[in-house]
Amino acid sequence: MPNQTIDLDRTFQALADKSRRTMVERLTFGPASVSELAKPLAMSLAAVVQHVQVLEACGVVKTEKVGRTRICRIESAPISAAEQWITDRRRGWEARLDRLGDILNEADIVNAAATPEEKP
Amino acid sequence: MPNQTIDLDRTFQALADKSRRTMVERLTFGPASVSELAKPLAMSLAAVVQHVQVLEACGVVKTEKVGRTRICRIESAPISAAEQWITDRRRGWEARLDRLGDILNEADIVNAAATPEEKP
DNA sequence: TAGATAGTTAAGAATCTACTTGACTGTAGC
DNA sequence: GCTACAGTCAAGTAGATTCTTAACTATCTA
Repeated sequence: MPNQTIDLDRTFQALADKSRRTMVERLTFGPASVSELAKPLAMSLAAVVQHVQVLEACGVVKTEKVGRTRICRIESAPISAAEQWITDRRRGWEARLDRLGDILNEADIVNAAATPEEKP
Repeated sequence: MPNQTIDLDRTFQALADKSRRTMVERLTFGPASVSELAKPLAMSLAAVVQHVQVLEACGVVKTEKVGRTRICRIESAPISAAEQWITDRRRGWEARLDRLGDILNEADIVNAAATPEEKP
Protein backbone atom coordinates (compact mmCIF):
# COMPACT_ATOMS: atom_id res chain seq x y z
CA MET A 1 0.00 0.00 0.00
CA PRO A 2 1.74 3.17 -1.22
CA ASN A 3 0.08 5.94 0.77
CA GLN A 4 -3.22 4.73 2.15
CA THR A 5 -5.95 7.35 2.27
CA ILE A 6 -6.20 8.84 5.70
CA ASP A 7 -9.24 7.63 7.57
CA LEU A 8 -10.18 10.01 10.37
CA ASP A 9 -12.53 7.42 11.87
CA ARG A 10 -9.70 4.96 12.33
CA THR A 11 -7.19 7.56 13.43
CA PHE A 12 -9.39 9.05 16.14
CA GLN A 13 -10.40 5.52 17.14
CA ALA A 14 -6.73 4.60 17.49
CA LEU A 15 -6.12 7.60 19.72
CA ALA A 16 -9.18 6.82 21.85
CA ASP A 17 -7.25 4.31 23.94
CA LYS A 18 -4.87 5.20 26.73
CA SER A 19 -2.52 2.28 26.04
CA ARG A 20 -2.18 3.24 22.38
CA ARG A 21 -1.64 6.88 23.29
CA THR A 22 1.11 5.77 25.65
CA MET A 23 2.71 3.90 22.75
CA VAL A 24 2.46 6.93 20.47
CA GLU A 25 3.94 9.07 23.22
CA ARG A 26 6.87 6.69 23.52
CA LEU A 27 7.39 6.64 19.75
CA THR A 28 7.53 10.42 19.79
CA PHE A 29 11.00 10.03 21.28
CA GLY A 30 12.15 7.65 18.56
CA PRO A 31 11.59 4.15 17.16
CA ALA A 32 11.02 1.24 19.52
CA SER A 33 10.47 -2.50 19.46
CA VAL A 34 7.14 -4.07 20.37
CA SER A 35 8.42 -5.31 23.72
CA GLU A 36 9.81 -1.88 24.50
CA LEU A 37 6.33 -0.46 23.87
CA ALA A 38 4.91 -3.21 26.07
CA LYS A 39 7.06 -2.37 29.10
CA PRO A 40 4.85 0.28 30.76
CA LEU A 41 1.63 -1.57 29.94
CA ALA A 42 -0.06 -4.11 32.21
CA MET A 43 -1.11 -6.59 29.54
CA SER A 44 0.16 -9.57 27.58
CA LEU A 45 2.55 -9.11 24.70
CA ALA A 46 -0.09 -10.53 22.38
CA ALA A 47 -2.41 -7.69 23.37
CA VAL A 48 0.31 -5.15 22.67
CA VAL A 49 0.87 -6.66 19.23
CA GLN A 50 -2.83 -6.19 18.56
CA HIS A 51 -2.61 -2.53 19.57
CA VAL A 52 0.35 -2.09 17.25
CA GLN A 53 -1.75 -3.62 14.48
CA VAL A 54 -4.50 -1.07 15.16
CA LEU A 55 -1.99 1.78 14.98
CA GLU A 56 -0.52 0.35 11.80
CA ALA A 57 -3.92 -0.19 10.18
CA CYS A 58 -4.65 3.53 10.37
CA GLY A 59 -1.12 4.46 9.32
CA VAL A 60 -0.19 6.15 12.58
CA VAL A 61 2.83 3.90 12.90
CA LYS A 62 4.92 2.00 10.38
CA THR A 63 6.79 -1.13 11.37
CA GLU A 64 9.66 -3.07 10.01
CA LYS A 65 11.02 -6.44 11.04
CA VAL A 66 14.70 -6.46 11.95
CA GLY A 67 15.88 -9.90 12.89
CA ARG A 68 13.42 -11.21 15.43
CA THR A 69 12.33 -7.77 16.63
CA ARG A 70 9.76 -5.48 15.05
CA ILE A 71 10.76 -1.83 15.02
CA CYS A 72 7.91 0.69 15.19
CA ARG A 73 8.16 4.32 14.21
CA ILE A 74 5.61 7.09 14.07
CA GLU A 75 4.20 8.36 10.78
CA SER A 76 3.14 11.97 10.81
CA ALA A 77 0.43 12.22 8.15
CA PRO A 78 -2.60 10.59 9.85
CA ILE A 79 -2.10 12.28 13.21
CA SER A 80 -1.51 15.60 11.48
CA ALA A 81 -4.72 15.10 9.53
CA ALA A 82 -6.62 14.52 12.77
CA GLU A 83 -5.03 17.61 14.28
CA GLN A 84 -5.94 19.60 11.19
CA TRP A 85 -9.57 18.53 11.35
CA ILE A 86 -9.83 19.75 14.92
CA THR A 87 -7.93 22.95 14.20
CA ASP A 88 -10.23 23.77 11.29
CA ARG A 89 -13.35 23.32 13.43
CA ARG A 90 -11.91 25.33 16.30
CA ARG A 91 -10.97 28.16 13.95
CA GLY A 92 -14.54 28.06 12.67
CA TRP A 93 -16.25 28.43 15.99
CA GLU A 94 -13.70 30.91 17.30
CA ALA A 95 -14.36 33.14 14.30
CA ARG A 96 -18.07 32.86 14.92
CA LEU A 97 -17.70 33.70 18.61
CA ASP A 98 -15.52 36.69 17.69
CA ARG A 99 -18.21 37.99 15.34
CA LEU A 100 -20.80 37.37 18.03
CA GLY A 101 -18.67 39.23 20.55
CA ASP A 102 -18.33 42.18 18.20
CA ILE A 103 -22.07 42.32 17.71
CA LEU A 104 -22.71 42.17 21.45
CA ASN A 105 -20.09 44.83 22.11
CA GLU A 106 -21.63 47.07 19.51
CA ALA A 107 -25.04 46.50 21.02
CA ASP A 108 -23.61 47.36 24.45
CA ILE A 109 -22.18 50.60 23.13
CA VAL A 110 -25.45 51.48 21.44
CA ASN A 111 -27.28 50.52 24.60
CA ALA A 112 -24.96 52.58 26.81
CA ALA A 113 -25.42 55.57 24.51
CA ALA A 114 -29.19 55.18 24.66
CA THR A 115 -29.37 54.82 28.46
CA PRO A 116 -26.32 56.48 30.00
CA GLU A 117 -27.95 56.80 33.44
CA GLU A 118 -27.47 53.64 35.52
CA LYS A 119 -23.92 52.77 36.53
CA PRO A 120 -23.48 50.40 39.53
CA MET B 1 -21.66 18.19 37.13
CA PRO B 2 -19.81 21.52 37.32
CA ASN B 3 -16.85 21.12 34.99
CA GLN B 4 -16.25 17.45 34.35
CA THR B 5 -12.62 16.43 33.98
CA ILE B 6 -11.68 16.08 30.37
CA ASP B 7 -11.37 12.47 29.30
CA LEU B 8 -9.25 12.10 26.17
CA ASP B 9 -10.45 8.52 25.70
CA ARG B 10 -14.06 9.64 25.46
CA THR B 11 -13.30 12.73 23.42
CA PHE B 12 -11.29 10.91 20.74
CA GLN B 13 -13.90 8.15 20.79
CA ALA B 14 -16.61 10.75 20.18
CA LEU B 15 -14.69 12.13 17.20
CA ALA B 16 -14.09 8.64 15.79
CA ASP B 17 -17.49 8.59 14.13
CA LYS B 18 -18.34 10.33 10.87
CA SER B 19 -21.90 11.12 11.92
CA ARG B 20 -20.76 12.75 15.14
CA ARG B 21 -18.08 14.70 13.32
CA THR B 22 -20.75 15.94 10.92
CA MET B 23 -22.75 17.13 13.93
CA VAL B 24 -19.74 18.89 15.42
CA GLU B 25 -19.06 20.47 12.05
CA ARG B 26 -22.61 21.76 11.91
CA LEU B 27 -22.40 23.12 15.48
CA THR B 28 -19.26 25.00 14.49
CA PHE B 29 -21.57 27.40 12.67
CA GLY B 30 -23.80 27.92 15.70
CA PRO B 31 -26.28 26.13 17.97
CA ALA B 32 -28.79 23.71 16.49
CA SER B 33 -31.67 21.50 17.52
CA VAL B 34 -31.46 17.70 17.49
CA SER B 35 -33.61 17.39 14.38
CA GLU B 36 -31.52 20.01 12.64
CA LEU B 37 -28.45 17.87 13.39
CA ALA B 38 -30.36 14.84 12.15
CA LYS B 39 -31.16 16.30 8.72
CA PRO B 40 -28.00 15.28 6.80
CA LEU B 41 -27.82 11.87 8.49
CA ALA B 42 -29.42 8.69 7.19
CA MET B 43 -30.61 7.29 10.50
CA SER B 44 -33.52 7.43 12.89
CA LEU B 45 -33.98 10.40 15.20
CA ALA B 46 -33.52 8.05 18.15
CA ALA B 47 -30.06 7.18 16.87
CA VAL B 48 -29.20 10.87 16.54
CA VAL B 49 -30.32 11.46 20.11
CA GLN B 50 -27.93 8.72 21.18
CA HIS B 51 -25.08 10.36 19.30
CA VAL B 52 -25.90 13.66 20.99
CA GLN B 53 -25.73 11.84 24.33
CA VAL B 54 -22.26 10.53 23.46
CA LEU B 55 -21.10 14.05 22.58
CA GLU B 56 -22.64 15.40 25.76
CA ALA B 57 -21.12 12.66 27.94
CA CYS B 58 -17.61 13.73 26.96
CA GLY B 59 -18.47 17.42 27.25
CA VAL B 60 -17.96 18.21 23.56
CA VAL B 61 -21.47 19.64 23.37
CA LYS B 62 -23.77 21.12 25.95
CA THR B 63 -27.53 21.02 25.48
CA GLU B 64 -30.48 22.88 26.86
CA LYS B 65 -34.15 22.20 26.47
CA VAL B 66 -36.17 25.08 25.09
CA GLY B 67 -39.82 24.21 24.86
CA ARG B 68 -40.02 20.90 23.08
CA THR B 69 -36.73 21.31 21.24
CA ARG B 70 -33.25 20.60 22.57
CA ILE B 71 -30.64 23.15 21.58
CA CYS B 72 -27.08 21.87 21.23
CA ARG B 73 -23.99 24.02 21.24
CA ILE B 74 -20.31 23.21 21.06
CA GLU B 75 -18.09 23.40 24.13
CA SER B 76 -14.48 24.20 23.37
CA ALA B 77 -12.51 22.67 26.25
CA PRO B 78 -12.59 18.93 25.45
CA ILE B 79 -11.87 19.31 21.75
CA SER B 80 -9.11 21.79 22.51
CA ALA B 81 -7.62 19.31 24.97
CA ALA B 82 -7.60 16.64 22.26
CA GLU B 83 -6.00 19.07 19.83
CA GLN B 84 -3.42 19.98 22.45
CA TRP B 85 -2.49 16.38 23.07
CA ILE B 86 -1.82 15.84 19.36
CA THR B 87 0.04 19.14 19.01
CA ASP B 88 2.31 18.29 21.93
CA ARG B 89 3.22 14.90 20.41
CA ARG B 90 3.76 16.40 16.97
CA ARG B 91 6.04 19.08 18.41
CA GLY B 92 7.97 16.32 20.16
CA TRP B 93 8.67 14.24 17.11
CA GLU B 94 9.28 17.24 14.88
CA ALA B 95 11.94 18.48 17.30
CA ARG B 96 13.50 15.03 17.27
CA LEU B 97 13.49 14.85 13.47
CA ASP B 98 15.04 18.32 13.31
CA ARG B 99 17.87 17.23 15.60
CA LEU B 100 18.27 14.08 13.53
CA GLY B 101 18.36 16.14 10.35
CA ASP B 102 21.03 18.40 11.82
CA ILE B 103 23.14 15.41 12.74
CA LEU B 104 22.78 13.88 9.28
CA ASN B 105 23.56 17.20 7.62
CA GLU B 106 26.65 17.58 9.73
CA ALA B 107 27.68 14.03 8.86
CA ASP B 108 27.13 14.83 5.17
CA ILE B 109 29.31 17.88 5.40
CA VAL B 110 32.02 15.93 7.18
CA ASN B 111 31.63 13.17 4.62
CA ALA B 112 31.75 15.58 1.68
CA ALA B 113 34.87 17.17 3.14
CA ALA B 114 36.47 13.74 3.50
CA THR B 115 35.62 12.61 -0.08
CA PRO B 116 35.13 15.68 -2.30
CA GLU B 117 35.62 13.71 -5.55
CA GLU B 118 32.37 12.18 -6.82
CA LYS B 119 29.58 14.59 -7.89
CA PRO B 120 26.80 13.15 -10.16
C1' DT C 1 -58.98 20.35 22.53
C1' DA C 2 -57.22 17.54 18.56
C1' DG C 3 -53.42 16.64 16.00
C1' DA C 4 -48.78 17.44 14.66
C1' DT C 5 -44.10 18.07 16.17
C1' DA C 6 -39.76 17.17 18.82
C1' DG C 7 -37.79 14.39 21.50
C1' DT C 8 -37.32 10.36 24.90
C1' DT C 9 -37.04 5.70 26.50
C1' DA C 10 -36.53 0.79 26.41
C1' DA C 11 -35.43 -3.45 24.46
C1' DG C 12 -33.06 -6.08 21.27
C1' DA C 13 -29.80 -7.41 17.40
C1' DA C 14 -25.47 -7.11 14.97
C1' DT C 15 -21.03 -5.82 15.18
C1' DC C 16 -16.73 -4.23 17.19
C1' DT C 17 -13.15 -3.94 20.92
C1' DA C 18 -9.88 -5.26 24.12
C1' DC C 19 -8.36 -8.38 26.14
C1' DT C 20 -7.03 -13.60 27.52
C1' DT C 21 -4.56 -18.21 27.00
C1' DG C 22 -2.00 -21.57 24.56
C1' DA C 23 0.35 -23.35 20.80
C1' DC C 24 3.52 -22.01 17.41
C1' DT C 25 7.57 -19.78 14.38
C1' DG C 26 11.70 -17.64 13.33
C1' DT C 27 16.17 -15.63 15.17
C1' DA C 28 20.19 -15.05 18.32
C1' DG C 29 23.78 -16.64 21.10
C1' DC C 30 26.20 -20.15 23.50
C1' DG D 1 22.06 -28.17 18.11
C1' DC D 2 19.77 -26.31 22.24
C1' DT D 3 17.61 -22.82 24.62
C1' DA D 4 15.84 -18.40 25.35
C1' DC D 5 13.90 -14.57 23.21
C1' DA D 6 10.61 -11.68 20.37
C1' DG D 7 6.84 -11.99 18.25
C1' DT D 8 2.73 -14.31 15.88
C1' DC D 9 -1.66 -16.65 15.29
C1' DA D 10 -6.10 -18.55 16.59
C1' DA D 11 -9.90 -19.05 19.36
C1' DG D 12 -12.75 -17.52 22.85
C1' DT D 13 -14.99 -14.12 26.05
C1' DA D 14 -16.93 -10.01 28.22
C1' DG D 15 -18.41 -5.78 27.44
C1' DA D 16 -19.09 -1.61 24.50
C1' DT D 17 -21.02 0.54 20.32
C1' DT D 18 -24.36 1.57 16.84
C1' DC D 19 -28.09 1.04 15.19
C1' DT D 20 -33.37 -0.53 14.88
C1' DT D 21 -38.47 -0.41 16.12
C1' DA D 22 -42.20 0.67 19.04
C1' DA D 23 -44.41 2.88 22.60
C1' DC D 24 -44.48 7.07 25.12
C1' DT D 25 -44.33 12.20 26.80
C1' DA D 26 -44.27 16.73 26.48
C1' DT D 27 -45.18 21.09 23.81
C1' DC D 28 -46.94 23.87 20.17
C1' DT D 29 -50.51 25.32 16.71
C1' DA D 30 -54.85 25.58 14.51
